Amino acid sequence: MSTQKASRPSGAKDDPSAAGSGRRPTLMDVARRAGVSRATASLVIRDAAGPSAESRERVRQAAADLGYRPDLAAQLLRRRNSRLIGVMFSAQEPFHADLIESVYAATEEVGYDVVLSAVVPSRGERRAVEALITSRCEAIVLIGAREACTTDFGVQVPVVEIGRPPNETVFDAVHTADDEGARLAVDHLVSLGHHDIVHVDGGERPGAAERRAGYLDAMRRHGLGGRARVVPGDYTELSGFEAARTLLSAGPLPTAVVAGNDQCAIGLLIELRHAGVDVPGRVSIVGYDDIRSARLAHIDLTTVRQDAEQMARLAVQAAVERLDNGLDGETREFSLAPQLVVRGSTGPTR
Amino acid sequence: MSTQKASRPSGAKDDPSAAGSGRRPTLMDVARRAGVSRATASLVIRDAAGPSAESRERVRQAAADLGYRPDLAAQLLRRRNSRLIGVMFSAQEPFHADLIESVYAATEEVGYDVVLSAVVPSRGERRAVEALITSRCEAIVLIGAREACTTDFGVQVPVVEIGRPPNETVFDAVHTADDEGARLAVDHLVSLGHHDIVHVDGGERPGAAERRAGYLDAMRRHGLGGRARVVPGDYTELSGFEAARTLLSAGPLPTAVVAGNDQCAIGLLIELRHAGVDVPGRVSIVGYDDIRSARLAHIDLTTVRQDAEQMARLAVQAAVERLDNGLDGETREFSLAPQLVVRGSTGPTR
DNA sequence: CACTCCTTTTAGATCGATCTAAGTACCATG
DNA sequence: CATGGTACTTAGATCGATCTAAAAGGAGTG
Repeated sequence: MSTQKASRPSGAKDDPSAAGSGRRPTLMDVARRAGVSRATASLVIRDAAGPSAESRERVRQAAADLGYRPDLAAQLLRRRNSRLIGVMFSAQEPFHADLIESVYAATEEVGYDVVLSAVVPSRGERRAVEALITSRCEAIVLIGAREACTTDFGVQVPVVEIGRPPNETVFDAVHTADDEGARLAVDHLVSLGHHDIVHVDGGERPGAAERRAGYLDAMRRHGLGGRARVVPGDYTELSGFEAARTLLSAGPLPTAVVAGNDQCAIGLLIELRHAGVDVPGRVSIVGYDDIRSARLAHIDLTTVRQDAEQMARLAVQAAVERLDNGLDGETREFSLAPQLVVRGSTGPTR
Repeated sequence: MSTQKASRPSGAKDDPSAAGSGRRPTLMDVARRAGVSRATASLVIRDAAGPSAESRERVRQAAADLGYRPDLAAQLLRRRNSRLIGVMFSAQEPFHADLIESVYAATEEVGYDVVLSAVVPSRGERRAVEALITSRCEAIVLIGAREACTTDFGVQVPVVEIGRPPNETVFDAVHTADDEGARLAVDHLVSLGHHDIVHVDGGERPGAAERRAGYLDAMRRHGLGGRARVVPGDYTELSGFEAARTLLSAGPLPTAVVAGNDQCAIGLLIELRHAGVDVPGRVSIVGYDDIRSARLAHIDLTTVRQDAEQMARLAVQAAVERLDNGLDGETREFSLAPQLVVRGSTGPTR
């Protein structure tokens, strides 16, 4: 199965920065080399006030010579605050990747670092959060948590949830007004002349219930309550495929579909086109999230945009403020306005 | 833009596990409560030999009562070995997500923990690796590294690369024999009667050069060297779309395409079908990686499978062995055999 | 010269765990 | 009763940083 062959010797061997001992250099080594005390060296490394220009220079030089890198464990241990924010996310979700990107940016701005903890099939939300607590994170951001797993063990740190609707969480929360988003989608389709609008929902996934409610509400308000129809699904491409097959096999096609999220919408789109259905000519499709691939030229999905950057920024801000002002006090909910992005997967009815 | 409303008070307030002080409980607290010394408590928590059954019980109980959680920073600082393996990956790559899932499993088996560090546009490979070093990781696994960024700063820990071909790395490496994989793809297509086989390559991405070489070699061996044709691309869906447009606009379509990876293949597939081209009737498509969505019912992509689980396991093993046996010694390369997975995107020529 | 004030430096305690080496009990054995 | 062994337990050093409080070195002032 696997072949294995030996080759060049290790490149990390003749490293000039290694201080002889092979041991990684500590602040003590730097201080000694610079001819100052550990305390002074520490101040210089942290860019704190105190040391003279001359000391600064010498310590900097010594640190560079030795290839010194502060030991995070030691810093964490000693510092009152770890300046770490833990982030739980699902490895397989593209929208989470977008959020993470923005979380890195947002935490950097406020002077914090990020610790990631992925949820994968073999590693549930609980394990993921425990890992974050053990890592001494000062605050935790949960992206798309499905279980309220954090309520039942003593989390002593502020928690902010991204993506879960307000009434489902006891923590600070940032989310997009998903009901409003679904309404936007329906309004858009109705304005294009559609009446037969189906919703492929997201089952139990975070936000799905709200999107469903928004869809039903909007249909009702347009006098289409009787024609509302919800096809079960989840947030995966696969469920989009399956929904497409359901629609194709059961009676006449609707003229438009509001999908639970973009991945589902993409699955729908691919499968419908594969079956020879013109999109948007025969069926219009609206997604939700505006993930990267929705923007790609020839998926070109009309979708309800969630502003990942803004969500990440607000979540980080909320966490930091709670750190500054204490855990007590009302939980806060930030509800962002969704934004309809009209692209090529929707069009007027014939 | 954002609305904010106050609501229920924080749920983390009346937590019974908080030991009054609000401070997170330490081993000292546990020991005191159990009426033993810190040392004994430590032994119990670590499941080490020594303490009597009675002590064990009392410490366990005390720890549970207090909601004690060991402080990773303190453990890391004191322990000779941190038992951490750092993993660099790209947030947006689905195949990386598959690998991470398996890396978690593999590290757990050997008693290590994982520290993730994502590469995103605002946070290059160098930053990502620096974060891992600062975190005291004993070894580093680089998934799909593009720069040899780790050679130039003094990395004193073993590094294993996943996905980069052997001649491009000075570290231990695990990869799939990509040239062989491309050959498998071509052989498969030729056996179906195809002669006009185009390759959409991956540019500078890890493994792309090998796949290209394997494609060219296989074409030559089948006497099709003169008909070989490489369309530039990268590993994204977008490049698949663009390649499709290139193919559609420039002369007669080939009868088959070997894509640089699955995402590219999926982009091709969608766009060709969108343009009314029957896949696999008119054009057959082979991908590379076998990512999750390739398996989905109606993408149903014929592809060259990389065994993510095996790759992760080998990488982790290689790292651990180097930790046990020292950094010196020949670098090792594990070259996994790729495996052709025939699904519905390829068929015989007409 | 004695005094304060300011800048710069530093010794030593500390964070919360692990690890070493020594201590205590208790029992059996010569 | 001394001796050795076994089973547990623990005090204290230690990891590598930060932080506090005090010391050291001028410089200015009456």
